[in-house]
Amino acid sequence: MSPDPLDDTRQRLLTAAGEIFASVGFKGATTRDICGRAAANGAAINYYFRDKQGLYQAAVEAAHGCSPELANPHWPSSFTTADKLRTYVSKFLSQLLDPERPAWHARLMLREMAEPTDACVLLVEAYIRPMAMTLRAILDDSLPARLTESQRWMVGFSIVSQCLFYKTNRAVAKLLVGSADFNDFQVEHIADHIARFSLAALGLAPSAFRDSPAEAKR
Amino acid sequence: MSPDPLDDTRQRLLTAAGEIFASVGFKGATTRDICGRAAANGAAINYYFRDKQGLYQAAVEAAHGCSPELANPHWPSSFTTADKLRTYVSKFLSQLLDPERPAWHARLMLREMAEPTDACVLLVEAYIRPMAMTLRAILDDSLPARLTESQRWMVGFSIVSQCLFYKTNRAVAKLLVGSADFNDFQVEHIADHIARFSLAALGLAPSAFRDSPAEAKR
DNA sequence: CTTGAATTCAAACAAATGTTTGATACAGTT
DNA sequence: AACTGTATCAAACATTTGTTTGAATTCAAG
Repeated sequence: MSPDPLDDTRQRLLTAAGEIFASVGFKGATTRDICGRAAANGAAINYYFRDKQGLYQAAVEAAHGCSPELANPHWPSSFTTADKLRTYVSKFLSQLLDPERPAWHARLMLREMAEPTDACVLLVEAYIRPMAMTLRAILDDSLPARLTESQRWMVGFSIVSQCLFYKTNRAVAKLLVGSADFNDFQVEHIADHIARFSLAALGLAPSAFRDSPAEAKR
Repeated sequence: MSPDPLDDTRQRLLTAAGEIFASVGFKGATTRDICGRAAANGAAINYYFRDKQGLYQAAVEAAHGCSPELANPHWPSSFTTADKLRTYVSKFLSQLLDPERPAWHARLMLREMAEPTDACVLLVEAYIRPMAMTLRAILDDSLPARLTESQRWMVGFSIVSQCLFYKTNRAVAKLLVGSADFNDFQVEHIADHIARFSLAALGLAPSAFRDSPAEAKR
């Protein structure tokens, strides 16, 4: 069987495929590149995973199970809704942007989310929904009862979308802002802004984007 | 030369390429598909645009100049900041999601934004920055003077990111919400939510996501 | 040692894909 | 009519790419 399960050919293929699929997409990746990086023979893919598509599917499946802290976190009992939201945003953003990380986990997932294949349903159920449910739980603590289910989802989307932006559109953001000012866009600063913006939107904190909290007209 | 400039081979190639690149990406598109849809000979691409890459670049360039209303709009003089922001969000979202439209313009741009090639810089300057500047102008009317340039950009990003989400992650959103409730996610409803959420964040309207506007603690 | 299954390998294969070629038709100009 | 540059075309070309093949190699069990 496999001498060292960590250095198994099959395993090497999975991680190599994950990295390459994540960076150039399914069509962009060639089986030769993947086998090259995995130091495996060209036939290995078909031996272990039927075909390239099977390898992709397996790579996506292997990519999750890597953020237990966002799937079911345990907050200090002293935490307010605002505290929970702040740490949620911070954790989520770190996971997306932290340069040190296998990184391809998140990238592969984002790719699959933007252009779904068959593997998408699986990924949503196994990985995304748990994270979404914790956010929903945080929000439902403070959202008024009159809101519909759809409206609650929209609130959640408003928050995660702000985070996703800095991952998916990082290049555009940098071009717009300019490389100089873009130094201000560190994870902590971004997280801080998103939390502030969202908490004000939810009415859980006064808006930090007005001079006098009193007046509200033009 | 060209008998009918609207039915020019070169022009047919451009729109065919735009549609196909937009839907399957650069690597996913084959020159034969493109020439097939354009009813052009296989050599036409190389004749008019040197190579496939040249065609892509030309297609991206041809994709902009299609939203003058967001680049330099003229508001009724009665419009408040809130009014402007509401219509900006609505217009922007319509342009992204409206199913009837050449559509590939926006799709091709989003693709280029998410995975930038050489054409990205060009696209940002010609197409995105003008739209970004109108948003910045709207916001700067109400943002306090103490905010830095970077912070102002972040506020803008917080707003557009919410819109972009429903384009790029539509599939995931639908899976999460469920096909039934997803009927509520019409353009107008989404625009309405995003405007409400953002205006509250900016302190330009009371939050619609709290019961009593008085208390602010847990 | 032998057997037999699991794994690895070099080589080859067929299909797809971007590009080139050389011929042909067509327009306008001299 | 002869010439010229543009445009279109069918065919072929050279690579790339996913996959298959059949022979080696490994290795544990009998």
